[in-house]
Amino acid sequence: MIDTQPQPSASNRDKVLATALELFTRKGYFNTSMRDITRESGVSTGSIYHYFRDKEGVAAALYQSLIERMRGEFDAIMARHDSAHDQCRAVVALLFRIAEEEPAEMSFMLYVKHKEFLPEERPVCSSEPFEQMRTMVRRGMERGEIEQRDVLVASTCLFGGAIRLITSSLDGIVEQPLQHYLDDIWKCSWRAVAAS
Amino acid sequence: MIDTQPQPSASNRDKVLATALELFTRKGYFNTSMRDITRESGVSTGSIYHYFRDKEGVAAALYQSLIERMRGEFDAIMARHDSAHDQCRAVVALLFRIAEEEPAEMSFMLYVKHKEFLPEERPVCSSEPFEQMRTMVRRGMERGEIEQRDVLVASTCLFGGAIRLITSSLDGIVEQPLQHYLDDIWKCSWRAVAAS
DNA sequence: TTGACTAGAACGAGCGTTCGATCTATTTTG
DNA sequence: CAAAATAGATCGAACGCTCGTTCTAGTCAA
Repeated sequence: MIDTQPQPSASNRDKVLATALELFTRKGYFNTSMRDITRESGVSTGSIYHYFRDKEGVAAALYQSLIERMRGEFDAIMARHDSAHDQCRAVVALLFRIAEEEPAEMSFMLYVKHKEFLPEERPVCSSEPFEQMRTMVRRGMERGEIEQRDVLVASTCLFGGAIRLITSSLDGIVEQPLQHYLDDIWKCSWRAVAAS
Repeated sequence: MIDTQPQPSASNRDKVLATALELFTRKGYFNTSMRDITRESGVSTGSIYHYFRDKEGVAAALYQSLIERMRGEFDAIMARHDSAHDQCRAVVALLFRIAEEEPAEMSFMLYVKHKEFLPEERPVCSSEPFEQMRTMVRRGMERGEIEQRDVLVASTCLFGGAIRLITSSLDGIVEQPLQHYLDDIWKCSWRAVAAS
């Protein structure tokens, strides 16, 4: 009987989350007031505080749901592909796609300084999705696909270019859609770490 | 007769800038109040507003001086080395050194979301120092050192790994001092873009 | 004496949050 | 089964506090 609906009356709660995501990424967390969220979402102050402890609680819920979503996507990628090469490439392709289709989500996940308003949270790059990326690289080394070296260095080199291109794109300094660069940047990135 | 001192009575002005840099990077711009700066710097509110138009003005002065400093350092590097390889490697080494020795400076330059409190400013990655980095890469292509491709892609790949390692280090998830990784990460990064 | 500099109290605006009222749907009771 | 009770959800006015900034008065070197 439980769980027929994901949340009881999830509608308003979701409206708040969607509005907060949009405002937090567009204007920044501190430049967004609870009144802004009230106005844009059409949900009253009282209702917001019914669903969330405080403003930080809104951001935390947003952050958690995005991390969890990525965790799921990365799990699927790891199940779908065997080689580290294919897994890592799929990760980059996925990140590019999300950055194009849902820039706010990508922005909040990758680009926002969570530490400033979520002091409890660990930094993104030590979150589980980033752990998964390092795991893929570690497996690649064990399988002989990737040259042996410090896993952090290899992961950073393999994904660093792509991630920086995404943040550049979110900054609006990239002319073409990200997809356009995918093959090229993957070729570079893989060559950086591939076993000779 | 001008410029015997960089600023008239630079002492208090500099105290404010140094304190602001420390607080902005440690707690974030919005979590730092003018009272915090007053207290930590020992300079009164009136004095701060004598030197700076407003809080944003403090951040802008900080940002400008850091950008200018990098511009100078990169100019020196370009003058000192001929090959793109040596220039770019020197840039990475410099960035690592600054990140180690002056983490607050590096943090404010590379990691802080200026857009949220300096809406006039262009994003860092379209600032002059980043332009200079792309110029080095472009020259490398002309000289045949670096494989021909989109300059943005090549720059991103060449410097992306190092820059991400720096931000990881600022997040505290890197165990060794950055210098320890320099040779390794440069080897990867250069291999990613070098002409075959 | 002047003008750059310092000082810190005071101000008004805007913030995050609280609170009591009201509405709605579900459950309990006689 | 109807009525009463309960709990969940919604609302927005109001509160208290902190913030960035202003202002007036005072200091001191030239």
